[in-house]
Amino acid sequence: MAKKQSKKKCDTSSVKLKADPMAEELAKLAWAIAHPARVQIVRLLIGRDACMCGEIVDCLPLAQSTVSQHLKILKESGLIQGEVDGPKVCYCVNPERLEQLKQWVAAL
Amino acid sequence: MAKKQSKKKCDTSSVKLKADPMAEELAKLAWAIAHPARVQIVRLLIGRDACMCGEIVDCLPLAQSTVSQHLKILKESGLIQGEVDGPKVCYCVNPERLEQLKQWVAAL
DNA sequence: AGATTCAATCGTTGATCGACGATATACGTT
DNA sequence: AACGTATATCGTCGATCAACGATTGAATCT
Repeated sequence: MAKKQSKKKCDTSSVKLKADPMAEELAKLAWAIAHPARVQIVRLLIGRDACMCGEIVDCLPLAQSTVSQHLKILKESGLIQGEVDGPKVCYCVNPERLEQLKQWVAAL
Repeated sequence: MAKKQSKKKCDTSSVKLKADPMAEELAKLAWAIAHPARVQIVRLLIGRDACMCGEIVDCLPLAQSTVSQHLKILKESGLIQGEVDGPKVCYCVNPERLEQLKQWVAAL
């Protein structure tokens, strides 16, 4: 016997990996760049240091609303941040967060 | 004028970022670890060097079929590989592919 | 051969993504 | 105040994810 235990839940005992905050954070950051368009946006911002939303839209073969959605996802991950500049919004990478991603991946 | 051009497609000219193979590859790898369970699996395999599927299931609070799905995704990304060993399957990380991920992220 | 064990696959369900057009909002400019 | 430009948000649609239980497939052990 000994192995009945239908998986009711994670019992957190012994070996079982439970909710690992680091795993969740890394997954979140990885998720942010888990789409080609978002990778390109991030690289674009890194290369330019800062960029208007409109320029990003012009650089991608996607509708403005779609790009806006990707920017939102990137913002939620903390990888980029945007500050309002009059009627426009200027986006730039968040260096600390990017560094965090790099370190976590490197530490794999 | 100059800005009519309803987004028909990516015209690839001038600035436009077109299908960037590197972006797609990185997105694919990032996608593989864009879920906490998969991050944990990868770390588990790195730590252990090799691991039976059953052990992985025991380490996660997920059903066997769910874990199997995650393993499939990881396998498809190339991050891990599994070889059949009798009735069991032994999984391990693919060092080259992991290195590739690390380098691409580091190169961001 | 039959039974058991381990893992993959199937089929389902609810949730989320990715894309778009259309609409709304915010800010300058005239 | 009215207009135009620049972003964000809404609503929709099809596709995919994540999870599960149930079933199948393969290989070992009686």
